[in-house]
Amino acid sequence: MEAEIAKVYSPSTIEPRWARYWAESALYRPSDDPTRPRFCLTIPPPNITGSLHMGHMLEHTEIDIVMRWQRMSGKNVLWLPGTDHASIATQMIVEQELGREVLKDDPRATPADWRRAGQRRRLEMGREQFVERCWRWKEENGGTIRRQMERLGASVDWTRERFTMDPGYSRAVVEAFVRLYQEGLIYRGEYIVNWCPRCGTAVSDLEVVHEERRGHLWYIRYPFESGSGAITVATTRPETMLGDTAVAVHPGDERYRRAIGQQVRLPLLGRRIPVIADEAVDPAFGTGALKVTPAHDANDFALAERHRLPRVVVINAEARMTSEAGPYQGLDRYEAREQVLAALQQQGLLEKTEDYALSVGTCQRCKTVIEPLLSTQWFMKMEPLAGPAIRAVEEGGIEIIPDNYRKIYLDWMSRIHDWCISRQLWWGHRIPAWYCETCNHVIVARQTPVRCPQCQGSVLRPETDVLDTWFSSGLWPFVTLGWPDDTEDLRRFYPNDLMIMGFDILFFWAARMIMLGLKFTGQVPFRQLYIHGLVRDAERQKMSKTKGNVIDPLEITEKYGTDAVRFALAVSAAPGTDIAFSVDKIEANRAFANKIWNAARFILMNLAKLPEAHRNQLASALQPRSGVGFEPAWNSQNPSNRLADAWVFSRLLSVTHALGQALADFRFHEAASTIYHFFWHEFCDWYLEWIKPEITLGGNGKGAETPGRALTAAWINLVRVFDAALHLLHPFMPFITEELWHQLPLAERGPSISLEPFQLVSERTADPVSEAEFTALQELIIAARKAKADLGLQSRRPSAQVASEDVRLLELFREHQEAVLRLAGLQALNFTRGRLPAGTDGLRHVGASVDLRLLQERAVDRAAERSRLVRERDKVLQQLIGVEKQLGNRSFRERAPEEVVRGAERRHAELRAQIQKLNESLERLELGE
RNA sequence: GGGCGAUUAACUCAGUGGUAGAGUGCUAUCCUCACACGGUAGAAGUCGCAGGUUCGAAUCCUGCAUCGCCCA
Repeated sequence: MEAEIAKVYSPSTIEPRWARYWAESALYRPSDDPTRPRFCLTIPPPNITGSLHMGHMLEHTEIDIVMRWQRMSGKNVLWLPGTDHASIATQMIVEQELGREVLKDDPRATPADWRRAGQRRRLEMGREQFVERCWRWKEENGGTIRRQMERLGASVDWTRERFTMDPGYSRAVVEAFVRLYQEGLIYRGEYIVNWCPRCGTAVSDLEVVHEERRGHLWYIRYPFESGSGAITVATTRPETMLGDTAVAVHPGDERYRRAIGQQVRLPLLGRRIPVIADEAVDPAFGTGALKVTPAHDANDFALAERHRLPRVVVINAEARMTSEAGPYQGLDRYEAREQVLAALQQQGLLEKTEDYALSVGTCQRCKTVIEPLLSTQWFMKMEPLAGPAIRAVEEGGIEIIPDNYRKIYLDWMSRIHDWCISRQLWWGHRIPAWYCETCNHVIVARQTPVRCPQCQGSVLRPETDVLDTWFSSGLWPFVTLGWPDDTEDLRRFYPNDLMIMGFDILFFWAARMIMLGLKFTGQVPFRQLYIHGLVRDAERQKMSKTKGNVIDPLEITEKYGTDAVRFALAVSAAPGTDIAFSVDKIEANRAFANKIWNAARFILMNLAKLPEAHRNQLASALQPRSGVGFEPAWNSQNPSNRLADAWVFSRLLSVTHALGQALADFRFHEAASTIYHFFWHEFCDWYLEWIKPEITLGGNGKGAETPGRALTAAWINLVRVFDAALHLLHPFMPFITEELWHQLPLAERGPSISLEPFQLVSERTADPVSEAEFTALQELIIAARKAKADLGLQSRRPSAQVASEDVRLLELFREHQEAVLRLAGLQALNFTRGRLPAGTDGLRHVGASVDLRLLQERAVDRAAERSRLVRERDKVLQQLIGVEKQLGNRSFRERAPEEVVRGAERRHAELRAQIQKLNESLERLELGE
């Protein structure tokens, strides 16, 4: 029988089995019971091109902890899973795959070659075929995340899984677009946008990653038309000068007062352009004169609008120079830069070159340098939407945790810009717009229109652009529940109760969900938003493939167990802090799982030795009476166990409350350490050891169980506490707790511990008196162990003398003598009322009122004893000085609260008594007694 | 340039006005019949620096230094 329980916990043998069981039996479908309070979270949808990384694992661990805890606390929980379609990323991957097929015979082709060839191939095959190909890719590869989530035990409702391009979801996206357009919140126009020449699409401001790069500031002379002198401008992008249509200076800038209104001749092309004055020019930058390129710079564009300057497009969508660039036509933007500089140099118009650190915008997806490009795109007006979204957070409709992210959110919201939502891609939601070929009227409609409502023309050209993926993701919390239809789910589960995500998508996603949620449902999308940290490596570096410091969650999970990885993450997840993650941490928490396993092993092995009748009795005793919970059974004849039982139940109750409060506040680290400490350092180290004799059949303890007698309370209490602790631990370590719970002898059992109550212990078990008594016994035992270690008697069993003036304490010690002797490793105890005289023979003070002396036959090592005493006296003296200083201060006595003053006085007396004892001991040592 | 934050034991981090804490690591010791992925005990900190408020500051305020993140 004993051989059946392995000595070392092996997670890989049980985890896949439970993972499959949870998913296949659809355990995490919320019930239809409308009376139970609901708790709903929709997953931040991972994108279909992704696979699970440590960031996901942290996110899903935190979400799963909350979900399991809420479910066990009686809520009707829905965790709705799904994925998004990731326009750009998916299109890139499918294109690359196509290109690989095209170039399959070219062994030297690089991924960049594949992408280029793939882009060409896409254009050849046409939109319809390409999109079909994307769907096929999605069917074949889009399930990775789901399988991984199942393996990691995420308690999601797979029956409600959604994808952002499901037919129903797509219909909702069209609906949202049409409504916003009709309200004038979506418009189409020609502006400077962030253009990725590699991806061939516009991207939003957020998708541009600014990088600090070393560059140059070039000073270029623009000669005055009048023929005398020149005005010098400074630029980091000389190639754009070909598109300049003005030079601007600050109106108050004395240096250029006379230049305003004059014409200069644009070098290389010879165009005549004006010098204009505008407040926006920074006189301190460069020379204070600004070249104005309206078609290739957002600031210049706005300036040109004010002055009605022409826009000259010199760079095209492939980042090559246009015919407007004259001799430079066809060159790549960087080739053009070199040639323009060379020509300027040659003509003596390049005044100087300075080194300059500049911020370069790059494409988030492919790292290509973004080209600000004049183009016609669809935009969403953000200011009208931002107002309510700001108020929702300011007024507490949405709580953002930790609080500093609330500030960051509000700061960003208050400076919001319109959002470019159109993408020149094929995979995604096509914008529901048509253009009348006859009268150019723009038609935005839910269904394909037949004729133009303005001119009745029937030749209608559909829009080819698709929507930014984040537009559809922004509708996630309500569309996944059925919006725009008024569904049962939407009524029951919206607004979501909680959203958990990383900081990186606070603006991308959370902010937009809040705006769109308020817009379309009139309600916030979720009531709380918790922002989790970043998983970094042990040196606090970001994990990245190029650095090679990535930890693969599935690999590490196979090796150490999901529970260990989850717990390592949870115990490190302090709000507002990134996690320095390492294999060391996982190993430490694998040890914890092993500790739990072995506690269970101990219990189950001894349980197996009980007569069957006792086991049956136990099984029925383990059904908590509904609404009351576990309390200690009191039929024990052993008063010592009775105290330990009262103590552990009382502690269990405190831990249950502390755990619930920590989880309610998203202090995952605190919740995890609370249960860790209770399980290991209270339940295992003290409780199990304390009651061991009673439950070890055939052990030599006095209260050993013998067949035929009634089942002891110790057994019932032990299994009740263990059972309750497993429940508390379950949200953090779902696998091992599920496994062990199924091995407990229960008369009736539901399908899973995850559907059982979180709190099993009764509220009536709080017992501060027993806690205080048990603590006094612990202190005595620890003092005895320490004395033994100090005197090198660890492997012996000396006798000891205990003295106190407190008769009740002595009585307590006497009553629990057996446990004290056993746990402290002592032979015998004798009790003395009063104090023990100082001596050289191993006197110890336990707290303020108890003296302890080991009775030993061996002589003490005088030198060691002396240095120990001196060290201890110095330490106590330091503390005494501090307290004396405090008490000597009259203001302290006058102004500090009374209980603080009393505390200090009490402490002062204790410290003085200790010093005195220590001094006496030292004196005796000196005298050689 | 604007904003948000951090600095506490060797490491990772708790601790928000009243005696400096945890986990890991380290040291010693013990393979005692649940567990060496273990037990027992121990050492280890001018709480970044300088001022201020206060009877009292790791905690509140100001400045400085260093580091990080976000936005432009």
